[in-house]
Amino acid sequence: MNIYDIAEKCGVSIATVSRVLNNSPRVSEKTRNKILSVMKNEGYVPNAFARGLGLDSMRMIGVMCTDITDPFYANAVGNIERLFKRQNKDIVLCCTGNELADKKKSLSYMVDRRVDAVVLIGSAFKEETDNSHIRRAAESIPVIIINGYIDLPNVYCVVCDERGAVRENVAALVNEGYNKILYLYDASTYSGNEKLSGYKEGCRLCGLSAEDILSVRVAHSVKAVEEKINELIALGTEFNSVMASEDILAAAALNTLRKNGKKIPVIGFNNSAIAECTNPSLTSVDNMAEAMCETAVRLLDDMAEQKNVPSKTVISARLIERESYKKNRRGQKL
Amino acid sequence: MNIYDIAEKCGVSIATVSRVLNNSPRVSEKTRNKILSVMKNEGYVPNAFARGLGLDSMRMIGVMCTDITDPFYANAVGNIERLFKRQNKDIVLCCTGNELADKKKSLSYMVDRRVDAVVLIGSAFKEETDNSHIRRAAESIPVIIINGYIDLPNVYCVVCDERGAVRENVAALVNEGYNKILYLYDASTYSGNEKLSGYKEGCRLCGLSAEDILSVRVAHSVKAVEEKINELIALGTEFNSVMASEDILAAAALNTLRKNGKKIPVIGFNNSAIAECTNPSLTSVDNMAEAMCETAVRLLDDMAEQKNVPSKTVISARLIERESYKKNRRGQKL
DNA sequence: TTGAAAGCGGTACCAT
DNA sequence: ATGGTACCGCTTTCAA
Repeated sequence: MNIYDIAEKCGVSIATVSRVLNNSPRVSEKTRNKILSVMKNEGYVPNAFARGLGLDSMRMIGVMCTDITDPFYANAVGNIERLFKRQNKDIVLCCTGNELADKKKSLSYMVDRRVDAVVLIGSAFKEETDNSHIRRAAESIPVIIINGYIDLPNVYCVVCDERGAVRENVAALVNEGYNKILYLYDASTYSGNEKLSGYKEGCRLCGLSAEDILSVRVAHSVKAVEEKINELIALGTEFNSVMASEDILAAAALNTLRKNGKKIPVIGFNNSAIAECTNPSLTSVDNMAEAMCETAVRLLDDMAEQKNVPSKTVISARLIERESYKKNRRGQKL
Repeated sequence: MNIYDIAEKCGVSIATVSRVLNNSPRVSEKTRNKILSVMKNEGYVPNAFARGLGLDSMRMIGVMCTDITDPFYANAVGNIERLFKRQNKDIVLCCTGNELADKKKSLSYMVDRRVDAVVLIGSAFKEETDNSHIRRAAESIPVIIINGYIDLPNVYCVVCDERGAVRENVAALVNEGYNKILYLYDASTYSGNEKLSGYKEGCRLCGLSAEDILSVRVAHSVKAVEEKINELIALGTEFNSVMASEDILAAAALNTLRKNGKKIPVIGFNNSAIAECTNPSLTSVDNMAEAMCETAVRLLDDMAEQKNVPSKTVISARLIERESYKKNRRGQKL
């Protein structure tokens, strides 16, 4: 069943059928109804490949993340999918892992597949040295990066001010007397570095001395954090509050500290489901995934309308307070 | 840059270039090398839409789940993506939510998009009454259901024996004297019903009386569980162990119980990241997502090779023991 | 081993 | 408002 069959059954040419398919106004109401009813009766659906060939688009958006089981990425993918579906666009998902070679290969596959645009989720897509694959992809289609920033033509970035968020939280803690903050992190991505910088900046701005700045890198696992915390306690290292670059690190730290009878403020990052599952529940920084995704989709809309589109959009983070730390509202200052 | 350009630059016909693209053996080594090197120099990549039109396939697999932020689904999607990528197939992801109308629409979009097959993740895709959309989809492409079972032509199901797993765990608990098990669940999907049945079967097989069978439905939220547990305690309802249909319910129950000073066995379901983040960590049933996904992909491979493919494949679950409950190894019997 | 040409199923320009 | 037709870029059959 193709456009020729429909045309024949209706006694019109394929051009007219095509016009109906594309909602052209240049068809009489009568003819249109006739064609539509025949299409319905016959269960006709236009061939997506042929249409893609003619229009050079199948309304598909490539979406890449390093790991869909990471709640932050999953949430972002879900939002993006939902927003694009409104426009009848589907997403092709690619989970790349962290190997540069795999990321490059996946990205070029996306381009070869002729998706309309590609959305990279997470700062893991900004490489230290070699972003040539992204530059190349951006030569054929727009590239959107969520929570990462690379300055290249036709690459548009939407980031959350994570550095600022961490800095503010450091200030809030210190302001309440928690002047020795243990900062746990697990990756040195763009995002990871931003948060770490925020921690250090915050400490410096609050006038803390070098020995009060305690940032510790651990593996991305509950076990690793547990061991590290126990080690710090065994060594007699002092700290009176904890911040982490990820909820799972904060959760693990929280649990280990409680097991050791220590009740001190703990702040996580990403405001994931984990934050609600710890006891006490975990105060966490919301990195505004939804807002970033909405912005990403809007950027593409604006580009389609030939509007001028900013190459970088910054969104502020927000602290979601739960039991593991509540901000003291009185006398707060930066 | 298309196949004609390449043909011209090589002084051959497009047929020969096409043969090279498709690894046909009917090309001389010399010609092949010439063409390959020109392709490489020119950075030629065949047009995916044109190819799709000719071959009636763009090597895309539709994947549907109700909610990608659910860790079980995310994990399954990740596995499926990884396995298909090995075969140079990409996945089109659709998150449908739980509305039947949306599921129907998404499924028909997938078919209209001419994906090679569609994988439905989760028993939420088995409707109580109306599975006509699945039957219709299966008339054009194979439909694989992961963790759900519908008996229809060209629909292939891979399920985990969740009912059996719950039944066995009930038996283990009762065998150790935990003869009043609170069972928490949140959905009446196929999977949800299976687990609930397993609970009831287990209780019956262990000779428990009706008043010792305590299954409680709650909303899918930490808060709902908290309230329910507190309510049960307030009412003086007795139970000496807890099982749940989802880790998040078990985690919430565990936390609430500890806050009330109750240390009793708790078993979750899905073996998700949450299980490692509670304190004590949560013993949970692994529903073998990876094994199910591998089976799903293999089914499609076998179909492509015209092998006979089972319409239902059952895989056994496995208990992952953590701190919230450890099986007593001595004297265990069903 | 290679080439010519007929599809595949649409879109869109140019006439009428 | 409608029709004729070239074209999108590849696959594949049939001849040579």
